[in-house]
Amino acid sequence: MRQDARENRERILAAAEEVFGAHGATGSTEEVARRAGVGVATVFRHFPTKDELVEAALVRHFDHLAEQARALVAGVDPAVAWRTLVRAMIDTGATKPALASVLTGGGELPNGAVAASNRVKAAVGEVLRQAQDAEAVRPEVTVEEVYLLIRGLAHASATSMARSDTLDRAIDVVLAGLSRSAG
Amino acid sequence: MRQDARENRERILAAAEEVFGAHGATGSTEEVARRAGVGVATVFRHFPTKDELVEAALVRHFDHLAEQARALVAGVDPAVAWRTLVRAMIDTGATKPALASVLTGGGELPNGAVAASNRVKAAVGEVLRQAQDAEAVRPEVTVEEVYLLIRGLAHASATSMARSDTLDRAIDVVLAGLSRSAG
Amino acid sequence: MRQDARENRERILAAAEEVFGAHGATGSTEEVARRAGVGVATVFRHFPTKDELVEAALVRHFDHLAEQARALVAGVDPAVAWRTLVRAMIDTGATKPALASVLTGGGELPNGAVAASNRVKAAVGEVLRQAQDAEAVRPEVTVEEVYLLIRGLAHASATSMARSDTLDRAIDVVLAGLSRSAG
Amino acid sequence: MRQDARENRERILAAAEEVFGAHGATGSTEEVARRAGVGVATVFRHFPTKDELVEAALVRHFDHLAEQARALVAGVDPAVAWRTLVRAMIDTGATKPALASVLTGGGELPNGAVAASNRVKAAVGEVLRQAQDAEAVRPEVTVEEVYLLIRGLAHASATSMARSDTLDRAIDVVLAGLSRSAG
DNA sequence: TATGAATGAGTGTTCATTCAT
DNA sequence: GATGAATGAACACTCATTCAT
Repeated sequence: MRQDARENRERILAAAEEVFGAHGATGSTEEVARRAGVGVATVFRHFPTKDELVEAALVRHFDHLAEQARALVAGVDPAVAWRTLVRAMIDTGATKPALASVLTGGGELPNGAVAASNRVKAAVGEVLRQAQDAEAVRPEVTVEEVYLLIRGLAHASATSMARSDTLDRAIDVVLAGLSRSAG
Repeated sequence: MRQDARENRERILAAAEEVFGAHGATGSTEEVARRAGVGVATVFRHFPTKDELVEAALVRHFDHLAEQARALVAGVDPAVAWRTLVRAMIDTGATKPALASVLTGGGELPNGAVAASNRVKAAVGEVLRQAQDAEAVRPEVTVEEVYLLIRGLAHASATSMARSDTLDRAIDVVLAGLSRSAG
Repeated sequence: MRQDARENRERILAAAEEVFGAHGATGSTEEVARRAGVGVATVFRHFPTKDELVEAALVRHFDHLAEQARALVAGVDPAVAWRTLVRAMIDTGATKPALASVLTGGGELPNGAVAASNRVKAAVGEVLRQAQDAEAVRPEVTVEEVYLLIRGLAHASATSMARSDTLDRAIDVVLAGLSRSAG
Repeated sequence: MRQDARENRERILAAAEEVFGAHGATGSTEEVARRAGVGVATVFRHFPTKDELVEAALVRHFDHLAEQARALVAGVDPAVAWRTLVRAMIDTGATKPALASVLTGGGELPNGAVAASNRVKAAVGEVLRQAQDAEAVRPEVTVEEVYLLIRGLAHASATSMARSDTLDRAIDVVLAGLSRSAG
């Protein structure tokens, strides 16, 4: 039975990521339940509150991102890894337009999500440091602003109907701004 | 009573900008009414649909931005004007986290808001062109990507609790990426 | 100014007959005002309550019917007059599907309308008596049941999508049932 | 809980028949809920739309009528069955003045109700045919006009405060008009 | 006096959350 | 432990009626 529960939990989270990613906090719990193939009450057994459900979906989302980043660290040439990561995060974020801003009515991310977000930030920091060591990114740049820029572009590209080459150029601007030869 | 009606319309729009700015489209019409000090029905007399109300609030918001931009065009040194505008737009947008993305979930802006948005884009384009003429911004940059970057940073800075110097540095990165000496 | 007021009253009543005739009590006072080319408040000045407005529209409707009946009395051959009247009332009523049942939620007609309705009944009685004198209708028939039958058919024909020959045959049944040779 | 739900559905339908029968489509869903002893949302769970609720109530009403008619077919002497049916339908209809015409304002019955209405018509047709075979009703009479007459009288008797003997006489007129010996 | 504007109570409908099975 | 049903508190929107001009 523990097995079933865990499977359910996963299915619910996946459904939540889809639903909240697509419709924002407007997405209904019932829709999540339907898409997960369980009853509403089951969702509430796992996540006693809608907010907690959203938070968990956020955490999951962030954890995926962090994993991506860590994979890149180990793999390729630092400069390439850097560009790849930035692109990937923006594109990934763009698929879940509303996920990132879903609970921001009150201001901050929910507690659990902050931690996960920090884990992403840390992983991004890894890639960034490698790129800086390879002199592909200016040394005084910190993860903080990079993270801000990425989140911004992800959101903007998700919520605007901008043509993809506009997004490309915007990303280039940011990469140029970060790169060694700038400023 | 034409007078009163006009005053009410203004009060309602201001309230709407606050409410939708803070809570996004989730904000309730009733909340708008309450904050404007009128009954709900009055809001609906002025804006027969919630969507129309949000659209009007967006237009108002955009018009304020356009005005700011136009004021800058006439005033100061192009390079300074440019930096000031970018900063101002991000800061202004940051106060109304959700306003700019409020209706873009399903796709595009409502018709009326598109026009207003274009007016902003045009005004920003003006400032941009001046800056390019003054060789403060690379000539191949277009308003499109600038716009995307600004929207992104405005949103990101609004939804994260980033310290203000992080935002400053992010803006510097973007400005550097746009500037003559970059890339 | 009395002139204007009277004209307005008439216009309002005509509009009310149209609106309530078409949509029943569901028709809004504002719609009546719009169709009459006056403001809502003017409607309420003339008829302080929606119910009073509907009542007045009913009275007007009934008065038209009574007039029709009286005209027939004076004009043609009693048997013909009789058939003509029955047909006319059903057809007229059919144009205003909902007028007759508009206020019957509580049961009876409003007071003022009862009087008007009785005036119709009286006029119909005239025609009926003539037809009975001409031996076209059985002598024991009273206005009461005739009136009931007419109202019923008018309503039924108005609210059903029955083909017109079905209505014709239904009327023939009633006329046959009322006629000398029956039963 | 399937049990409870079914019971609730029944209670809701019964309440709807009462409410819409008495006040027409004007009757509020909330009133139905109150009379059924459930919350509004429960009503909406069973009938996702007010129209669907009204339709279901209509169907139920029609099905009761059809059942009555079918019972008569099997039971008694055709001529008696015929008179009994006509009386019964008018009386039954009279209790729910507005039910039959509730959605016909704009045109036709909703799809589901049309089918049920046809079932009634068919059952009435059965009784009619028997009566015609027994030579108690003229052979050229069709269900269509009978139906129209019945609906008309039911409505008229419901919305007027006619004394019951007036209704009796009106019914006699109709029966006479339909009978063999007539005109 | 006639008007357009304002309003509060109500309508249909949805949704996060809780219960009975 | 999981479910479908139930619910109350919202929400968008309407309308009869009143008020300020």
